[in-house]
Amino acid sequence: MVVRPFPRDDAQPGDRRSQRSGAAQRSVIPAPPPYNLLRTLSCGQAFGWQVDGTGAHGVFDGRPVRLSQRAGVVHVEGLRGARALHRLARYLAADQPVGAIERALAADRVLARILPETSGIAILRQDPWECLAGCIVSAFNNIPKVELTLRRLSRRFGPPLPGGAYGFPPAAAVAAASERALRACLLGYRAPYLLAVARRVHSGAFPLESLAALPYDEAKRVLLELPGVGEKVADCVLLFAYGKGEAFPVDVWVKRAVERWYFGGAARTPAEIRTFARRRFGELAGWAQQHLFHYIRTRRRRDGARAIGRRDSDRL
DNA sequence: ATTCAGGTGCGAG
DNA sequence: CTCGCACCTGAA
Repeated sequence: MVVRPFPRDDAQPGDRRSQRSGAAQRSVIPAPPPYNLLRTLSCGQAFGWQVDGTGAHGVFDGRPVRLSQRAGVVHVEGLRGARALHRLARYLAADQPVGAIERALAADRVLARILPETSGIAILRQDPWECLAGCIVSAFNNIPKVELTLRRLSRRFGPPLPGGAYGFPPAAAVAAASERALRACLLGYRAPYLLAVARRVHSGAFPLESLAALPYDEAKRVLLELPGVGEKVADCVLLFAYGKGEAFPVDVWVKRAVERWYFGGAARTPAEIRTFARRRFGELAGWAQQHLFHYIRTRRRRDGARAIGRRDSDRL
């Protein structure tokens, strides 16, 4: 599975050209409410989707695709074949019982307040290698630079695709690269990490596929053996690629959110927060994390100029 | 200029 | 085992 951004063409969504050219390849994926495509793609679990007002575009399965959501379905343009469409449907996780999950989460007072603003987030089913690589790059980094780095990696080591885009480089391609070439993609000190991980994955010494069958704790222990993979990255991969719902990735944002809204603003270590989340949310911890993360990162825009206030700890 | 950004690996107590 | 610290790099 390959998801990378591609240069936007000048056809606006809904104009005649895009409709004409896309008509033969247009298809739909069932997506019952409250599934929210754009929220799911832009809430931070996947890099490489460019979201605009009406949809999102990226690369999937080696093809530039455009996605948009209408009543109960996701429209897909640019994908050929039933199998490819099936893979995309699985990736987008529109079949996930999002409504039931959110009803369960709403038993939590904090989430009950947040959910009206964040409803519809599904946990994608990403390709393990691509997810792992992206998460390693994202460590102690900022989103724009992460995306720039992943774009450079694709351009330099990924397969060229029709339309001038590039697919995400397979582990083999990264494994064959030099650390110097990787650093040129702005990886910085993460370059040796990614290189070592790519080599272990490509050589078969680290069988990514086998993690799927392991329970959360065991799979995590295995992932933590990889260089550049700590608690947070491991949880991200377990959640976003393997669907392990117990995973609760604790980054600075989620740490702030939990401290503020569950501990009255008192400091807690990431380990304490993980323990708390797992006890409180169980197998739905991952979804809870996404709602907290998405809410604390976007509320500034929705609430206007005034940022997060002190009284939040009381009110939420 | 200084600080921050979706952490991790290290060495020291 | 917990704690403190350095770390590529670009943008504000």
